[in-house]
Amino acid sequence: ELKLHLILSVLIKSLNRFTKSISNILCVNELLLCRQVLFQMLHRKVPIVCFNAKDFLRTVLQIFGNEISWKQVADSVVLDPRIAAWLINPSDTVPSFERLIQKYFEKPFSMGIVNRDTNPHSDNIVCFKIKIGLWKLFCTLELPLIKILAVMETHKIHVNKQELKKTSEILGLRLKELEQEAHQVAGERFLLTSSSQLRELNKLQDLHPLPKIILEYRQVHKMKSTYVDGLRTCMRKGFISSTWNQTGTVTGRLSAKHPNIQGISKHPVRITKKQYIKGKEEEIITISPRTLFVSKQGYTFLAADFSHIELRILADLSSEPELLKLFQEPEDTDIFSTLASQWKGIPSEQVKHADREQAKRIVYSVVYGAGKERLADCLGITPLEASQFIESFMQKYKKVHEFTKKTIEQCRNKGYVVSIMGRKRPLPNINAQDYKLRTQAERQAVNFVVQGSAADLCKMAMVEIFTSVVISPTLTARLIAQIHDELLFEVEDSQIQEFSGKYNFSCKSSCLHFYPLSELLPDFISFQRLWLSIWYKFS
DNA sequence: CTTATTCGGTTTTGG
DNA sequence: TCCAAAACCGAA
Repeated sequence: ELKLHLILSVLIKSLNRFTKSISNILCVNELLLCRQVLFQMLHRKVPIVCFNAKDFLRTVLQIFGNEISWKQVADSVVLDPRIAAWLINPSDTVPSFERLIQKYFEKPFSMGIVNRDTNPHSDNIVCFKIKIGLWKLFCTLELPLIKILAVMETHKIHVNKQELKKTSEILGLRLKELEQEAHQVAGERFLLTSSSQLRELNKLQDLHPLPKIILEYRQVHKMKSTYVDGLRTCMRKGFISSTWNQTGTVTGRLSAKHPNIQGISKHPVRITKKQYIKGKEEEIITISPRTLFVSKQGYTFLAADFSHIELRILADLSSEPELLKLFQEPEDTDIFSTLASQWKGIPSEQVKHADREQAKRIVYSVVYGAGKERLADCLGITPLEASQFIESFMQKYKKVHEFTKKTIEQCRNKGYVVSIMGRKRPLPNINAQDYKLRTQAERQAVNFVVQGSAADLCKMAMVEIFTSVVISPTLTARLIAQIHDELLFEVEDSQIQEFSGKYNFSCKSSCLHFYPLSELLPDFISFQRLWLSIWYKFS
């Protein structure tokens, strides 16, 4: 109550016409009043300007969750100056409201005296600083996202508590076994988690059993500490819900913590569970962290993800014919698998997941300017062979190289780079004397244009689909998480068909009634084509 | 001397 | 001397 009161009083101060009528009765019954005010604000869609608006909305939902539906909150209008400041420069994080004011006000600012007579437009100062390009990004993407994240944070994901405890014990057992095994093989006791000690062992990599044991130890240890025990510490009464950070990255992507749901391992790990009681009995079990999350009774998890989004964007931005041709192929062909089969000279049916993953890493590495040493490390080949590969890549995709050169050149001139939706990243080091700093800035520039644009499109998809669910009178599907190019929903079993149908419909038509893209982008046709093509692949 | 904080290094994710 | 996140651990 106190927290809500504090938030509300700050809020009320920023809503001039509310102030006079409400200040007199504030002491009578806080909660009733709060509720009434909130109902009114949400109902009338009063624009709410609030630092950390997401936290405010989440608090509202947590306290009045029974009376205010998540769809109502999703329909509210909120503005957050912190996000505005982040759009102006994503690199400098604004730690507090006071610091934000200090940064964007000429005069020093003392907290507690928010006098509207002396600073009638104080709330809008930062907003005014956002010039036309960023303003639209702000309104069409970032502001709707505040509500989406607030709603996401108030939804609880059920985890299988018993399974969690069981796997924790199994993993703990396996770790002990591996530790003993390692000590035995090494002939001395040491810490398997110590990196400095491991570097010593690195030299002995070719001497048989140790590396294998250590690698497995690390894998199992990571699994236990982060995905199993880590998850348990995040749990509240059998549920978890991540905290989302909208301003935590420089590229425009989202990040999550407690737990970091974006970093939970996809791939299962296989461990042998030894049962000493019965003698030699052995049992191989697989543990995949993502199956520890369970949907509610009568609900199903549905996920949709883009395919090759960054590569598509790169193809579009560079207009590289060879790359564009790759995407004309039938839908079900996997680009990286194809590349892997070409690279390794094996039939595409025999390409394993690891091969595909490696091909992916190689392509992105080369595109974003990896050196021959790095690539050689990645592939396990000599630097000479690696440089030859880079050369042939550049030869085959000439326009990609042109694109990177052009991007760096523009960055040198302007001091910043821009994504497809106008998101900016200033890179002051682009003209630095220091070679290391300068080349780093160059790679960051190229990477930002592509990764930032991908983030833009992923956010567009998120807003579009979420909004279509909110508008629907029947659908109750909840957005659970965003893993960069993937959206995870929890859908009522009886609505799976409806949801999927509406979803496909929305995919194909959304670009037609979307915001005035033509004003945002110099090359609208190109963008529309990209947007359509990506929507098509988003299934 | 003990405790808290920060900083690499390594792992996972995503492209 | 590909990019950008978070978690964990050990050392400073």
